[in-house]
Amino acid sequence: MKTEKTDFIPLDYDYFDFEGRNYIKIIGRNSQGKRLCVIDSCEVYLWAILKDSLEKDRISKLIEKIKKIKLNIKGRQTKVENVELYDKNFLGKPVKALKIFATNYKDLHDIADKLGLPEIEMRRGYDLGFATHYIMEKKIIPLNWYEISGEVLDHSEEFGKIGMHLDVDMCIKLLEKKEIADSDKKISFEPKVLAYDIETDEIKIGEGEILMVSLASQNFKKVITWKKPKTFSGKNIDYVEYVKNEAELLDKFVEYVRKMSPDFLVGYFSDGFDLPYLRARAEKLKVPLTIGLDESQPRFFRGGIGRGLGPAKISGIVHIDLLKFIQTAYSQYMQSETLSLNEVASEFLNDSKKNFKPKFSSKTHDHNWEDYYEYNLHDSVLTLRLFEKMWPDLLEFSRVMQEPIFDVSRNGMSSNVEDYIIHNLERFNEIPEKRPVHEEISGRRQMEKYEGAFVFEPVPGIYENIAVFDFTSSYGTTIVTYNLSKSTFLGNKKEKDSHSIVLEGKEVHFSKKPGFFPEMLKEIIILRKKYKQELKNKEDAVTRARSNAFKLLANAAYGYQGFFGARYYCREAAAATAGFAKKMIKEVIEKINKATYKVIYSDTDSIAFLIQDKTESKTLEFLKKLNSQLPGIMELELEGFFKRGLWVTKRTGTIGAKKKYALLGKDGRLKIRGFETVRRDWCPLARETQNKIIKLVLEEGNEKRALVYLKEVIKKIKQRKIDKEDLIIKTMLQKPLSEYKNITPHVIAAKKMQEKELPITAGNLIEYYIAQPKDGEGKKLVRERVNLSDEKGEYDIDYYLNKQVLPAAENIFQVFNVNVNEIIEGKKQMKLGDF
DNA sequence: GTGCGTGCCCTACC
DNA sequence: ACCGGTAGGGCACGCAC
Repeated sequence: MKTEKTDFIPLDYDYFDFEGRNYIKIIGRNSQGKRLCVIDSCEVYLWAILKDSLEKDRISKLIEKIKKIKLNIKGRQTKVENVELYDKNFLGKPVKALKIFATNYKDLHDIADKLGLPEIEMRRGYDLGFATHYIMEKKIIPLNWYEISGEVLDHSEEFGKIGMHLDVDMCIKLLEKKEIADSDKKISFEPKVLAYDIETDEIKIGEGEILMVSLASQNFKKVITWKKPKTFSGKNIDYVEYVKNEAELLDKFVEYVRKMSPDFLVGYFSDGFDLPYLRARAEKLKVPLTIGLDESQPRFFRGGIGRGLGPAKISGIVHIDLLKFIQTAYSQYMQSETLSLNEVASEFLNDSKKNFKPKFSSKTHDHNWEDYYEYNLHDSVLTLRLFEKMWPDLLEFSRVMQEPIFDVSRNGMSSNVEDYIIHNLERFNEIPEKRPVHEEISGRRQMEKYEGAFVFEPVPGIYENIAVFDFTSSYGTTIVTYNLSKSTFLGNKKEKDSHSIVLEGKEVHFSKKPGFFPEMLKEIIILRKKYKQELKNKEDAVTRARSNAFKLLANAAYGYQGFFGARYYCREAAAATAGFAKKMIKEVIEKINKATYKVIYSDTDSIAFLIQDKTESKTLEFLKKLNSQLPGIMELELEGFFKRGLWVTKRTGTIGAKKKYALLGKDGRLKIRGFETVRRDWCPLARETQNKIIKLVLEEGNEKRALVYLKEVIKKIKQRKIDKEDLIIKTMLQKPLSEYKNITPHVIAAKKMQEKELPITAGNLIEYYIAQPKDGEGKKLVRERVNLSDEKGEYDIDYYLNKQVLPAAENIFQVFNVNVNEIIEGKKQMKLGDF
């Protein structure tokens, strides 16, 4: 037996069965850049939580009984291997629990079914998945460095000769491992990355042909294609490799992926397009897509209902669909309105290159293939650069959640919160709660909504010298401060020093004894603070990513407890979080007013107020004083001091509009919230006009120049001098077309697209404009005037004036008692009161 | 049939 | 498959005339 010692960083986890047992197969690298496969196993078990006050004798008998359980599952014989008694916690309460060992993880379900015994209260811990169970058991955490030693299997017959059939530098059976402390500081890891992108002549999966595939890696760029131009322009296209036909293209793709042998194969929407397309064409043309390290083909998992295709896994190579990760980790903080590769790349990479992808049409004969190659390659290059940019975040997400990158890159934030909890339960001696079953989920979904945040009704106007205070991680710190969670919820039973709040007319209580959920959240918030502080001293991409991961976790914890799919769902905890936070912010508003400031606005966790006769430093002192009076870990911070601020009325009536304001910072920066300016379902013309008006009004302190500007815009509209692209309205299709009850303009636009055989699915951004009806057409409804963005036609002057630009400008001028309708002719329906 | 008010659907934002 | 609050466009529908 040959043994080896090496350092090792795990990247991908998979498992297989051999002689009835489960083995984990970890693919990773060592610091020499060698690719390793590590085979290991771990104990497999589930928990049976015993009923209270069972006598010792009865427990012993029960253990003997369970030990005798034998199963015959589809001809496979298996049995309970051992049973041990432990003192554990479940939802914070001490319990006696049996640890029931089995041979194979897949049998746990069937064993649990056999445990419907009177002595057993609950069965838990058999729905985690083997990889998660393994990581919990052996603490071999993704993307951490380990010193390992094991038996070399490269020429071994063991495990069905796995060592001989796997394209790795070394395959070993793990014997010992030790974590290398602070390893990320000592050993850096630079992954081998290959980005890819395909071009096809038909967008529906597999229904057209793949025309070309591009590949991009650090020092490698390639376009494989079977489409040649008739004449060459002389442009340098030496990255292009020609093949005979589509089948050869697929062969070449496989060949290059195998040759490059990347750690990560990265695409953009590749779970939903590129990889399934490649599979469909490979099946059709009978070309095996053997890109796995064991020469297996990609495996496709089922997607959820209405959410398209599921993830696509390649054995030994981590397949990443960057779009998924961007959606969960970045999109809420991004400016981009669509998550198209070009827009996202231009935001993250400052790639200003205008990237018009040439539209392929099978009817076009003299196609400019050379341009097409270039665009195809560019998409892979962008994907590669985006991956490099996001790599620190992927790395830290994986380390913090302790789940493989393949999973964390696809999970939503609720799964991330849950993974973090699951992998930290052992410190609390906690048995994991089960995932809710179908009936529980539907029951939870039918629950009434609970009362949420407080929003202050502003008095419309323009204000000067404004300060804004924010609660840092408001809901997170509330959960920690008041110990709000499923395991600390007492219902209507009071305890000594318990936290009480009235929800829906009933008083409920939460224990004072810290629960594991708030405790974990407290650690998360403290760690976030620590890394943020470290960042202030020294900027570092990995620290930034870590800080960001903890911030996102802290922010998602509240939503998690109110989420119907959560293991640790607790509607009362979620409702109490909103309730306590609401009480707290109202108290602070009172205090600010008592200190002779004047609060003008507040929403959820922020308060804007006039500093009046006071100085900024005095206001900061006041902030300190406020903080000293806040309970627990709750904390207020200064968001900023602002020169001016604007609040407007609602469209209907004279009361102030909530969630709509604009602030001009001392540094000249504008902070605009809620206005049409920031809404993508308004046309760029209306948005830009409003933005300019807000800017002028805030900078000048009056409306005069803004009015001049507005008049110019109106003139241009009437003279049809506005570009079509400034009139496009973008609206997201939120569900399948057939489910719409109201036929709105964007539904009509989507139907038009469908008629053109463009595949329309939920999540598509529908782009359209409103066209001028011809005389006598009598098209009254907006939806009767919808044109697709590339459809020819004149724009509807009346619509863009009276339904877009003027409504966006109107209530800003109203603040200055200027009625734009009186001043500007062209608003057709003048009301009697206007004369 | 047209005009108008109201309720509800729907999206996107905080 | 993260929560609730809010604005506001637009359609559906009932009613008056």
